[in-house]
Amino acid sequence: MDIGIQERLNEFIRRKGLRRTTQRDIIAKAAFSKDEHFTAEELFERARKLDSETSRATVYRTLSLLVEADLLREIDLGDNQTTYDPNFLEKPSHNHLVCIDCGRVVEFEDSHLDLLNDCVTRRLGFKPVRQTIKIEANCEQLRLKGRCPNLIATRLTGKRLRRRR
Amino acid sequence: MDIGIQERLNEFIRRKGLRRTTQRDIIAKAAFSKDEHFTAEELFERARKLDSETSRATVYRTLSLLVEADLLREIDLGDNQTTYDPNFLEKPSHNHLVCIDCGRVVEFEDSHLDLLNDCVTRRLGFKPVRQTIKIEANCEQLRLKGRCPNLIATRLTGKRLRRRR
DNA sequence: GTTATTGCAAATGATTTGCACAAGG
DNA sequence: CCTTGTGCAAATCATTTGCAATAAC
Repeated sequence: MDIGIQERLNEFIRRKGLRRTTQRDIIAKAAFSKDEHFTAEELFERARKLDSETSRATVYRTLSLLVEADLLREIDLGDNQTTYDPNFLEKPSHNHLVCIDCGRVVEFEDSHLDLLNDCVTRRLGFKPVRQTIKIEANCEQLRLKGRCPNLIATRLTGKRLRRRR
Repeated sequence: MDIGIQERLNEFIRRKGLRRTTQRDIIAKAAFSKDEHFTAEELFERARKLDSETSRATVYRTLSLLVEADLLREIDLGDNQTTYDPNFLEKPSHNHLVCIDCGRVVEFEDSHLDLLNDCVTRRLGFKPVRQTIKIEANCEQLRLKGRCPNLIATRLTGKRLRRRR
């Protein structure tokens, strides 16, 4: 886990007049133990490995806290549950491409895109706060070779596959 | 309602070997009676005015059909229910700006943005299928004048306010 | 006549909440 | 201590589904 997460969380907790607790530390640790996206349920399972007493309710409550502290970001992958992205501290303005073929999620950054978005927003009379781009796409390699492997593995993070109902 | 919706729906239904029914006609009519975004529940209410027998289940089932037929598009406005957008036929690649202050939704189009997104996608080795941009922003007028009126009313559609739980 | 469709009520699944007990400062 | 945090189970809320009755073709 990035040095600083725990500090930032503590600072946020202090500022809000809340209390630092074992559970919050454990859940934060679990959340930032990998750079993969996760759901509340997945985090619950990870946290349970660190402390088998952990309750789902506390995981949900701590997730809200982490989002409010801007340490975690909620993203919508099109399945019907909230996915959490722990990589915004490292890449503050990245976006997501979802492979329609296998559900794999690719994170990407593009400053031109950010800039253009900013311009459009201002032109409409608003002050940009946050932009979310989700691109759904087919894998070209799949089309050409009949497979959708991890061709761009080095650029891949957030390896979650989309779950269908 | 745009002339052509009903035709497109019928064509889609025929092609899939389904049946044209009174309920589907009514629900489609209700869905495209305005250019505003709506939720399943709101559509249910509209449809009930046309036929008080209409059931929620049929509304949900017909919504899936309309989305599959690409007549309607699902969008995520950050409340926890699916919002449906009937304006993609007219503006096939528009995006959404959500005012953080009042929840108002502004639709906008920008070909530069589309083009850039396409480039990024191809660079990553994918074939673009659909892109979704959601911009969250503050109203400049609100900041300057203390109010967030419908300043850009002519560009406004989808007038739904965000509902909080 | 078959088979798809509908309405209803019950089921589902993610997330939230009430409450009694435990822990932080 | 006094208040906030936690675990548990029950409650919520949007959406889906099973089923018997009904309507397309």
